[in-house]
Amino acid sequence: MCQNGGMTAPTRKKPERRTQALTRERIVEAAVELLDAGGESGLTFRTLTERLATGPGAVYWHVANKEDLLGAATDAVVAAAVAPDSTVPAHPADPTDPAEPPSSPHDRIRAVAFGLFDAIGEHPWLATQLATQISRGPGGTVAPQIFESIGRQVRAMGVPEGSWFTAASALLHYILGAAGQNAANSARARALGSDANRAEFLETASTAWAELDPDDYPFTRAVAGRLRDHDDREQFLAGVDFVLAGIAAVHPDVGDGRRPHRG
Amino acid sequence: MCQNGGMTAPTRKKPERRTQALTRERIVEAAVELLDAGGESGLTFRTLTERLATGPGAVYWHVANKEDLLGAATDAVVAAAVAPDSTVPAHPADPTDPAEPPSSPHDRIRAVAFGLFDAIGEHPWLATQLATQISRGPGGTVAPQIFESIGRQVRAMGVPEGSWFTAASALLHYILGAAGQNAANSARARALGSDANRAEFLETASTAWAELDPDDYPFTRAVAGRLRDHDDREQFLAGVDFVLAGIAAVHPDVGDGRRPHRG
DNA sequence: ACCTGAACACCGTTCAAGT
DNA sequence: ACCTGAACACCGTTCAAGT
Repeated sequence: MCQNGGMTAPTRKKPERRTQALTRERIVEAAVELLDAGGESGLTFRTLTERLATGPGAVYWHVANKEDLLGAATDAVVAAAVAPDSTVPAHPADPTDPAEPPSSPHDRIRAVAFGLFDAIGEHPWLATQLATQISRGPGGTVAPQIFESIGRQVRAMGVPEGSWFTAASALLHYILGAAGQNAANSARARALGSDANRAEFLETASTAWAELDPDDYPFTRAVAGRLRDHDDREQFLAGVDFVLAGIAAVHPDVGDGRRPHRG
Repeated sequence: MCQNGGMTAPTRKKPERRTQALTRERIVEAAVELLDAGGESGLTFRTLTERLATGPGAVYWHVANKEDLLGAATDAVVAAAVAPDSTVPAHPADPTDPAEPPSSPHDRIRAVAFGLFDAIGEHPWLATQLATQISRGPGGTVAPQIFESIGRQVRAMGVPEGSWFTAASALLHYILGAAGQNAANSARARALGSDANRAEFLETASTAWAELDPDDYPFTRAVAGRLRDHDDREQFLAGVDFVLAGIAAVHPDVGDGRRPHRG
């Protein structure tokens, strides 16, 4: 009812004068928070300087421009996601193998994949930013970071050296494509709030597919039901396993390392 | 030397009053041209209205806002790319099988994949836009369009119905991820002009990878040479074949349809 | 119904000036 | 060396007014 509570709180309208010195790290940290809270449009130099209690010139002393800032934010989040000790995800990667730490190269690739998958789920703006940053070319560090953590496992799998680049690239591309697309659902699920609303969202999407033109979209209509029932993480893992099985099929020395598949 | 040539040309500084009526199609067409010419930042309401010889209000009569306009541009380009008769690409999909029209489901999936791959190569802004549009959710038509053209071939491959959704999703995700990442190189290659410059660009990127920290990036350094030598389309095709082979490995009824692989 | 174009709020970025 | 904050050019969008 009353807009400002009658509490005896101190009368600070703006956050009181910043005590910490401004550093690039603090700026990037604030940028990530703003991106998480408000998406890409939630980060402007106005919102950023307000949160940091400073002016634009101060920020420009530490970062070159907004592109640089977005790149640094992406780098920071990706680094945390693919860091070795973060690849044991909070929720277990798959239900068939709940608690034990990943041990085989296949499992570690799955862990890296889920690390990125979850990072994009938690920071939906990452999906677009990864595409942008990676398409920026060899200057950036984000592509090598991901590539390295995948590639080490490709090597450990026993893929012949002549195919390292091809196999690691294929895995990287699948992971980025799938995780990016799933950022969709995560973002919307969160925007909609509860898990119940998420189910309702999938219901809506599924219905939309089911109502497509029967002549133009027979296949999409036929799988509309699956869209409603599917589990994002399970689908994602199945795709990773397709690529891994494909690598094994092309390179017979590589054990296929597949999980027991039902059916 | 002289800024405006001494020709007897008519004194039209601005393109003379538009003769065609303004339609949504013409607006989208102009938007695509501006995006192709100048990338994402090349399309503004100022550049657009200048090219169309009109004002912003006129454009807003036909499109809801910039997001709507970008979505329509993406839709138009994707529709052209996955149209059935455009899936016989201008340059042959792969050297081992040059001229004959695609006939097997595997070949048609490869054709759809190359259709998108080439579209992103020709319209690099598509990479980011596809991520954005697809993450917009079930409202859009771009995801169903691609999904449908892939899914029909998945069905034709003999994948059991219970796995249609999983298999088509995996293919879609790989294709979007790989094509998106490759937009990078295409955009830069074009920015750099000639093919000679493209080779030079790959040389630079390869060198950058080779100079990464040996402790942090041993794998990436090891494959730096491959980055220089690799062929984008060949890599892309190898990844599609990994996914197809993986699908075949998981579903034994499906013929693997693989090309002869050397090695 | 379709178009015009001035006006508005907001954005990223700069820079002379301070400490 | 680091920060301030007014100012600038430009952006997407609106809307009263025209035809």
